[in-house]
Amino acid sequence: MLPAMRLSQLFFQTLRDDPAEAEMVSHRLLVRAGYVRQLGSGIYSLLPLGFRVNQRVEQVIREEMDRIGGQELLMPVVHPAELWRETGRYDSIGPEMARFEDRAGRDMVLAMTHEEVVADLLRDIVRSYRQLPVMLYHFQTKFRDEPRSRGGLIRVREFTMKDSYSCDRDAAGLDRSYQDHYEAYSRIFERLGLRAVAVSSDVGMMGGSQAHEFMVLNPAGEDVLVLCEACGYSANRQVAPVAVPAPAGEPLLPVEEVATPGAATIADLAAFLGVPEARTAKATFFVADGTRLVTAIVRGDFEVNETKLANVLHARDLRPAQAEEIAGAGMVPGYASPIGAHGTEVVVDELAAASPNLVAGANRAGFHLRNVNVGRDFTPDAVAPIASAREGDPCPRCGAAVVLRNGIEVGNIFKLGTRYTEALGALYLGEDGERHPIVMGSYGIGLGRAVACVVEEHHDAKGIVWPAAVAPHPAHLVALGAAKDPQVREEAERLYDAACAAGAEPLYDDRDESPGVKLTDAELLGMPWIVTVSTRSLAAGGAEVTERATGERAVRPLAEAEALLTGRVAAAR
RNA sequence: CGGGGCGUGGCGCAGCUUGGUAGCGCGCAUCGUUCGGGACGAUGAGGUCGGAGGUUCAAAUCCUCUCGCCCCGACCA
Repeated sequence: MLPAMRLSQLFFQTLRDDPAEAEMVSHRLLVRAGYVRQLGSGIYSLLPLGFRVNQRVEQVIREEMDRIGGQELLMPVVHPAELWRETGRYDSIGPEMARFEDRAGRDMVLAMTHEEVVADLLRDIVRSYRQLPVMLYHFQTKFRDEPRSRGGLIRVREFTMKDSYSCDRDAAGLDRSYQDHYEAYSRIFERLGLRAVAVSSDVGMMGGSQAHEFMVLNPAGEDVLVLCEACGYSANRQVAPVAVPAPAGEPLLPVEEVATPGAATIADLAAFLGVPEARTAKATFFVADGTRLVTAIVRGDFEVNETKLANVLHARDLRPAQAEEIAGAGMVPGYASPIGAHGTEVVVDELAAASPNLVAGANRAGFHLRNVNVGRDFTPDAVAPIASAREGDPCPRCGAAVVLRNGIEVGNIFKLGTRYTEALGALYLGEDGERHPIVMGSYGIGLGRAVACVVEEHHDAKGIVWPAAVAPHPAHLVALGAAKDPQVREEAERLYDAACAAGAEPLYDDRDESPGVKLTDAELLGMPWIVTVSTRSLAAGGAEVTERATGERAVRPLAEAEALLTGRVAAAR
């Protein structure tokens, strides 16, 4: 149980003005109301109130993890680099992993995640199929030296994550564990008051075969989701297929060079030639893994999706090429052509490849080629789906028009498979007498980010409006004018003591502040119920009870107010 | 890492263009008056003007370097 607390004792400070650096509402409110304080870029302290919210969130997650059979443990933040070398990630992960040497000169790392440690524990402890399946989880600090933190708690460098790891005998077991997590996550986010949608996602640095991200829709979200309101299809745009049909059978026409002075963009080109953008091919250039120059061709009415392209190339790193790099390969930006792409790797989008007679660059300033056809006029290194889905494109499942929305990733689930257990030799002896690698899944939820998302979704002009499940205190008792009216002090103290004695944990504003300060602070802080005791309320027969979410207020007899504060009734309406 | 912006008492800001030795609001402390919507009066504390170097008789202000933070783009819970 969280202790009750007097505001006169609480280590906090509300701010009258918005902090200058806070852009997102959640950040602004959390700082203003005294829940968090920033220490450095992407590094925050949770003040007592913020820490309580964190604990509430943690408890919700813990209950749901336990419910699907999870066993809580605690793994360290500091790992020997050797462990990460064994799985190859010490070298494959870039500067986002913090590294240092201990006093003996041994290489160490700060944990970004814990697959390695789990697999190490498995190789230590699991011998037989009889010990499987097992599901482990912990709440632990992660440090990821992000190139750029942003949005207050939305994207930080140090944060607490709930990460769980399923360890199964086989793929069927993994499927079950994955499904269990899917359902547990749905329950968790619902309990936290978050409307999260699960979308299929890219597997990223974790590797593995299948993944979902749980996304909270928010305009400030860093991911773009492809959603179908007709059938419920949902996917991250990084993986959502483009389901636009190619034009039906059209005879291939001969290539023809046309002068297109000044038409260096698709829009200019289409306008100049009087053709739709869909009849053009767009060439963009990337550098994969710092060395491979790649020409990516999509239809003029599409954009390249860099994640898709990186996956096709099996590239760890992909960035747009610089103009000099493009020119260095003999290409003419603005008029670049896939024909004779000068030793670059050419990847053509499926739809572009299936669309006949496109206008493409002539690789000569001021000229383009009409009627370019993939296969006939040039042979790409790969034809693959690398274009990004667009708003209004047909849903890959039902064909209805999809919508694009931004989302914040609050959780994810991955089917890892045996990548880590094979690398580390975490094998078990099966019923068949053979050794098999343990099959893993990994599942994460960022706590601070979840808290920020809750605030994003539950606030109003006056402040935070905590859902009961995560509120640091269930109710906020306010004594107004207690300094002047001893009866107010007496009744308020009595209510507080009664609540504490009953094991409830209200927040009690016993400060000698003006009514305005106390009431605005109460609204800023955002507890679900505000119980006000004042000369006026006593004269009216009790205490004023306000439901923060609805703003409904009414004077209730003191006994009812006490029942509310002690948690004996959910709502004294 | 590329682009943009900002660092001046605890918080929010002005002052910088045109150098002359730091100011406003809030907060904080003490006293008094107030007490249902961020009260009022009086008194007071608190600032190496992010840091270093330079120009100058004189630098918050001009120049150089540097550190930090925020925002926009490439990565992730």
